[in-house]
Amino acid sequence: MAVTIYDIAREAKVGIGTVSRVFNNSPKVTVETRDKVISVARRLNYQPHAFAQALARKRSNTLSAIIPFFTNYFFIEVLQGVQESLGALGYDLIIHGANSREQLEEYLFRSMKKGRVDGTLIFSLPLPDRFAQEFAEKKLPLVLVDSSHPKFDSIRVDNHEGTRAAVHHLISLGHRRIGFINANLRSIPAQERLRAFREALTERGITPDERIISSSRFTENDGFSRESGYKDMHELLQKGGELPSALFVSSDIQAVGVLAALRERNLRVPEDVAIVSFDNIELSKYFGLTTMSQPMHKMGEIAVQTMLNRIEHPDADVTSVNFTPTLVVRSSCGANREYILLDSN
Amino acid sequence: MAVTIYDIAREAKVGIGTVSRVFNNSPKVTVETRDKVISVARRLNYQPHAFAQALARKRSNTLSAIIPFFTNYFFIEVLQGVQESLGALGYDLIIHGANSREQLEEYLFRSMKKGRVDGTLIFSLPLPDRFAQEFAEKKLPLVLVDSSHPKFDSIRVDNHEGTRAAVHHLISLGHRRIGFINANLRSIPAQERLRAFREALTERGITPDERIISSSRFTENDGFSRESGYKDMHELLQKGGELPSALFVSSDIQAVGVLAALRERNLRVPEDVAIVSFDNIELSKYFGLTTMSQPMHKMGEIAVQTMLNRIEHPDADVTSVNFTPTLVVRSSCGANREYILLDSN
DNA sequence: ATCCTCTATGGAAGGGCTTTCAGAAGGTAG
DNA sequence: CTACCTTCTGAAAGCCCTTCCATAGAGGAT
Repeated sequence: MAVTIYDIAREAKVGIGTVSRVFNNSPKVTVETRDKVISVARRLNYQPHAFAQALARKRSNTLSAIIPFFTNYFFIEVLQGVQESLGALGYDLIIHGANSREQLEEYLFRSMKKGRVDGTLIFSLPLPDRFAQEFAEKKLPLVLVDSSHPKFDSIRVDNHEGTRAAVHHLISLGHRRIGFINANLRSIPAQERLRAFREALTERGITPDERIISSSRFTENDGFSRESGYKDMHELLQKGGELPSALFVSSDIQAVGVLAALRERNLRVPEDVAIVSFDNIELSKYFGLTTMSQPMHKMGEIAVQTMLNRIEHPDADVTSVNFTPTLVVRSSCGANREYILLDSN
Repeated sequence: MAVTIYDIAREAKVGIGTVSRVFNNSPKVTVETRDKVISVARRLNYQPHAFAQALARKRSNTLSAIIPFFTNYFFIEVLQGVQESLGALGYDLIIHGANSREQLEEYLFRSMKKGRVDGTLIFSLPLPDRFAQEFAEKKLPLVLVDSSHPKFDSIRVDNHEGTRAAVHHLISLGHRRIGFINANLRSIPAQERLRAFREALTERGITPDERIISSSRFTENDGFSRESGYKDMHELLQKGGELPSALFVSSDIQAVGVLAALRERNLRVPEDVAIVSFDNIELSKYFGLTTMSQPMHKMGEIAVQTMLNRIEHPDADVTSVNFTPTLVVRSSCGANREYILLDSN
């Protein structure tokens, strides 16, 4: 039914090996033979069978990506970078949204299925030990994005430096009483940002006030959500006590919720409370958020590059690329009058 | 190197056929044999080779989805529905972001590669004729989401009814002078919404005023972007003339831009201008947008179901599922005081 | 005891490709 | 004219699985 290299070989009166060589651009085929094969192939409307190729080549030209939350803008933007680079190279990308630890394991397991994918990208998720061991043993290419493990390549964001820059920016604007609306501490970035936050204050001679430091109880999206920011801000306001004059918020999406909560209390941004957040997702522009920008698209590209290197050189040393977020000044911190402030309530 | 069914057969002293049957849950294997095989397989840490299975089964358990714009929230939410349903069924999803017609064709071409995927989902993109013909001829399963073609199954949104409901809602609130900020007319939904907009007014005895109807010149994302809404709103205001008292906007993301433009002109929403938009993406909640809700997640699930049916029954009649959007009343239309208005400038 | 039925099993064939290997054909040098 | 290369080519082997077919053996019926 389907047309195969055998059909072409017969029609073109050549061997199947020659047909295969033509399609693989082998140099050792004369121009005439090549032309003959190509013209027959075109006439018969031949399409190589991807799985047969993969089986014979022991290579699938497919990668999988496991992301924790499908609708998190950060992942979407990184993924876009990944897909664009990959698409151009003729690779395919399988996407797995893992909403729980079981799902993560299920998908990791599936990725290990021999031959299914040439490599796996894991986003922001801690790699369970048994899988770490298995992937390492079998030398299955694995690249971690926004996460890390000593045995595997990683693309990381320097949460420490990013947080410091944000906090120091606020300090440089004259703020001394700075609060922190953090995501859930079960997330590694949230842990790192909290530690860095305290240090950033301390090193400038400011004692962190635990009453205005809040780590989210929310578990959905590890607290990286608007609801989380909104509720946590309200709770912080509820407590009474002297308000912070500025806030560092661990993600833009939370900051959107924070803006809403502040507005409900008739507090103005940046006049009453200045805000700096983290990520620089597309959304943050709409709200005029000053934020620490992560080059998400770029991270995707680098992840692909790292992965391809790893596939080529399975025994190369483990690499780790670190991106230091850069400050994007908009209006929510009060330092940029030109930028229009969008505020949400 | 890798362990295959041959290894297992040898170790368990059975035939390869039996091993295969065990893994495919064939009933004609005695419990003892099955146990023996399973225990050996576990000991050797056996994993079936996906491509060999696909080759032998002539079935890959993989679908591809082609989406026009990776960062469009609408697609992301539908995709989430698709991936979740699929993941649970053991299917994999390959995602292709097509930013141009060439890319669309390239990806369609890739999806046709024999055996690569069991079916293809196309989102919001018109299917080029030559591909329509080829997919139909070869009976390659194809499902269109937010798009349609007489020869293929489709999951559609009733733009006509949705638009009518939106406009009639505004009319019921007393508005008579209603404008329209539309996306680029090269997009089918934009065309449908424009036609329905005019009809909805006419049927209530209102003559559409072309001066306050704007279809975007922007081509990026077919004009479904914040920038597009922002600029088009500004242009409309620039023109002078009597302002509309209400606006229908063809997507939430454009509405965000519209809000910003209005705020810059010190026009209040909903007092000076009421707004109803379309989509009900997550974002719209943050802005208090009254909008026509499309059940995106559900659409994804239905798309998967339709696809699986099509795979099972290649010759079944073409189906078309229609979703009628429902009105979600928040504050931007002025009808809901309880809902907090978030506004953007 | 004999024949038949039925079930569980082993193994070959087949799926479509890549790659290796041996050999044909053509060219060069002696 | 022979010997030896060099290139190009055809075909077999291999990738790992599913499935079909034939058969062995158990059990039932006579």
